[in-house]
Amino acid sequence: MSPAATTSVDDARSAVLRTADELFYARGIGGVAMSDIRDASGVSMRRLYTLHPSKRDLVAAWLTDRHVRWMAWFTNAVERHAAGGADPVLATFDAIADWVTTPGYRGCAFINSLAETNELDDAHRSIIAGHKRDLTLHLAVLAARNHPDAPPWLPAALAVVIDGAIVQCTVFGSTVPLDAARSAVRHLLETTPT
Amino acid sequence: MSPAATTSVDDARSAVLRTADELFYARGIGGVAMSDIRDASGVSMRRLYTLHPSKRDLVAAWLTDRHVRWMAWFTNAVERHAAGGADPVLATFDAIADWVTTPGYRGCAFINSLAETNELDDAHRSIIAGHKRDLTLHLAVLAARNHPDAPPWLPAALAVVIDGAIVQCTVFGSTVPLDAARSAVRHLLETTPT
DNA sequence: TTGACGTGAGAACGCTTATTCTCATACACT
DNA sequence: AGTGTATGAGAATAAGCGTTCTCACGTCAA
Repeated sequence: MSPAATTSVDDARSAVLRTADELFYARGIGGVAMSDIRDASGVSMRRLYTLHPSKRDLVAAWLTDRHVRWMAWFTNAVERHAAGGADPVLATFDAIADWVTTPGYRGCAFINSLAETNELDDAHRSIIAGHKRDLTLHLAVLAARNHPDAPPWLPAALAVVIDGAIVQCTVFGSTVPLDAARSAVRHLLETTPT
Repeated sequence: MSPAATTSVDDARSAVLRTADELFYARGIGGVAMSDIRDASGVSMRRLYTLHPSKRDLVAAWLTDRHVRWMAWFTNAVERHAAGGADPVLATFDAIADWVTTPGYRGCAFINSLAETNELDDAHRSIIAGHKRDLTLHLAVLAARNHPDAPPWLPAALAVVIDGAIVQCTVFGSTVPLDAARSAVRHLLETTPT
């Protein structure tokens, strides 16, 4: 019953997603052709379209996959930076610092994709909003756990500051905006009810 | 010596820039064809390419033009909101609030364009960085004038917060992030040396 | 072995687009 | 009026791309 495939469906699926992540992130959605994904992943056109019936579907699958992987990486990196007893809320900036200094860093894939998404791509738009919603939720958990008496606007403000730092570090190719953001948040936490 | 033109060169130039602004902002660079600009501006293909020898040139001209117009609008809006005696630094958030609630708001054209710009478009990249640099500079002037003893990281932090709010208001289609950002900055200004 | 079928490789199709080219026309100057 | 030149309108060109199709091949069941 199982089809005779030179590579298994799961292998092909993960190869496509891995390639999509590399190419879409590095060049943007519009800068990558389906044939590029075929060439870089080794998955044939036929199977590519069997797995993802359109480029739009592939992009949606990529965004969904990247969301879970990025959130896993982020929560893990924050925990690691907070392991020595540092404030986990401030540790988020250390995690982001690791990211923006990575070679090939090109900003937030979700923000970038939103810029390429026109009003018709509701599926993409909701995945992107879901990513930012989940990030804000995670920040709210960190804040509630470590600064239970902080003002109610703190999580949303943290999300704003983090996104702004991600964007500005991309624009300027520098960590100066991130350092300023961290200083501001440290000041915020120090002058706020704990 | 002057050529026989049905419309003057200046009229054509400004019609092209106005149309480019409408279309590029609404649909993104990749979503607009040169023929779309011809159709919407009424400027012929020949003249379009005489004014701007390539789409890349047109995009650069658009970004440059939008930069001066946006900065003029922003400084003016901040002054207007600060006219009643409000803190000009906080008034920047009122100006941004006016903007993000405008129908057709689609985020920051420069951030969006950067997402569509690959590593080869150095001209675009430097215009975009120049825009953010000038914005940060203006914020630094506002801060120095009204909060001379504020910490040195304040202008960069303000720029981060403003960009983050612009992005998040785009993602969520809501002003909640902007309100949280304003609250955070108000708190910052109140707990910082003036 | 045979036949049915799923697959890979990549060509083909149809469409979009950046850019250039053609040609008829209208104005400037004599 | 006549001529040259710049222009507008839009067709032509050439390339890229999303998607589908062809065809030869290898695999599995009988």
